[in-house]
This record gives sequence, structure tokens and C-alpha cells, in this order.
Amino acid sequence: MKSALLAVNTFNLRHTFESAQPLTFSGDFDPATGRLQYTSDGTQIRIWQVSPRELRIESHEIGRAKMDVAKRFRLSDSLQSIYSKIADGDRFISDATKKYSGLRLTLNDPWETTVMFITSQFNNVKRIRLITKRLIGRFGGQPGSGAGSFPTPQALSAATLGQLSDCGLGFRNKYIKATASICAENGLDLNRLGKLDYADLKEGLLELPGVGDKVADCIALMGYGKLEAFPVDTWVRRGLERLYMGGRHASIKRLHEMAAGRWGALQGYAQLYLFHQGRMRGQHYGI
DNA sequence: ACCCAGGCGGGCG
DNA sequence: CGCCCGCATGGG
Repeated sequence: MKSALLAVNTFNLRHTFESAQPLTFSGDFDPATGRLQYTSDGTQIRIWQVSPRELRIESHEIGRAKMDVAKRFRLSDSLQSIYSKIADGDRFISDATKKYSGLRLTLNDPWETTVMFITSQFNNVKRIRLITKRLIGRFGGQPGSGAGSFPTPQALSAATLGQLSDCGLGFRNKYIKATASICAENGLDLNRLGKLDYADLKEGLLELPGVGDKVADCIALMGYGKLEAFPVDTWVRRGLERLYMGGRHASIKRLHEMAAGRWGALQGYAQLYLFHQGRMRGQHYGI
């Protein structure tokens, strides 16, 4: 096991893990020690924050691990610059970026992100974690060949609806199986969609069964890094209506227009802070 | 026992 | 386009 230090600026691993992104579902975070362990391309990586400006990384492949951490947590994003743009004249975003300073968007594997956010529909964070870990344990890499790694499209398309349901997927089993077979057999290579601009990418994602407006935006944002994606879920919707619309109801279409007008090309970051603040405000739901 | 959770697909007007 | 409905499951 090798170890390295990585300098960071405006980064908070705890906030980032708690913000219900793909690593929240597949990774293991120890709240007592602040250590996060996750698997990337079959490599085990363990990280924790030794100081506000330093991250400790442990892995057998330390070089790859350092690159993965930098990419995964978007460490090249200047959060100070992003804050100054999305919080300008906006009391609510300004409050959230102060309270959760260092909360970062993550960039994750498109296929894993797709499965996790199909799983997320009509579900809660704790159960998404439970289901994701069952999928990894039953259909992911086996001991000796990438244990703990996420199941491939081939593995999930070969699973029966009963097996998928037994992982806790319930009615989502048919979405997962159908999307997996499209990715495995029909040659829809999710990695190639990354070349498209946001509008075309979203249109492509919407063709997958179980992927609607909200899930497509989650995949675009956290699987492809499209910062102009703005997933509107229950928390964001409530937050927008309460904070910006005097408590009045608004359509999804109207909320998208408002977000685009306020935060433009960085609306994905605004969404992350709105979502996290909204979800933490009630704080009756664990991770 | 009852309620809710990072919505979606299908059917309707 | 908007609205309404059913939907599997585990935890509070």
C-alpha cells in the first residue's frame, strides 16, 4: 500500500460525500475518521482530509489513484471563481456556499451513474446505497478479478428480472435490464456520448428506458460533467418555489428556465448547493 | 399502521 | 402541453 499527499483548495470531503452523488452510493465513508474508500477501474482507493489544504491518498497504484482523485472531485475547478459567479446577488446560494464551502461536484463513470440514477427514482438515499452495494456484490467483479467493482452492462443485461428485483430494485428492474441490454448489445456506447453537447447528450440519454428529464440531467451533470445540466428533483423544486417564487407552484419547464436565467453555464453547481442545503435542512434522512 | 423517498411511463383531455 | 395514476421496498 502506497501513500501520497495531494494539495487541495476549497475542498470538503465530508460535505461532498454527504451530498448524494454516485460515490455516496458506491463508496464507504467512516464519519468518525473521515476516511472514504472506493473502487475505480478495479483499483481500491482510500482518501481522507488531513487538513483543509491536504488530502492523504492510499492505494496500491498510487499514481493512478492521484489522477483519479483529481478528476473525480474536479479539483481543477476553481470554487472561489464559481462561487463569485453563482452567488452574486443571490442570498440563498451565497449562504449555502458559505455553509457548505468545499462541496464539489464529482465526475463519475457514465454507465455507473446511469444505473444509480435510474435506481434513485421514487427512492431514498439510504436505499439507493443498499441496492447499489447488492448489485456490486452479486453482479460486480469477483474476488481475484476486481472485487468491489461495478457490474458491467453485460452482467446486468444477463441478470433475470427476479435477481434484479431481489437486489431491492423492485419495479425498476425492467428499466435496469433494458438499459443494460441497450448498452451491452445494441452498441450504444455511453462513453462516446460524451462528445456531444449538452442538448444532444440529454436527448440521447432520454431514449434509455427509466431515464426521464431529471435522471438525464443527473447523468449529464455527474456522469459527463455538463455543468449546464440542472436536475429538478423534489428538494430542488421545493427550494426554488420556497426561496424564489413566494411559495407558489411552478412547472418543471418554468424552473429550468429560471435556473438557466440565473446561473447559466454553471447552473449544475447551483443545483448541487440547493439540493444539499434543502436535503440537510430537514435532516431527518441519513446517508 | 402510516408515510415518505434525488421520478418515470402511460393514459387522458 | 399539462395533469393524474400506479409503482416495490425499507426505514422512520
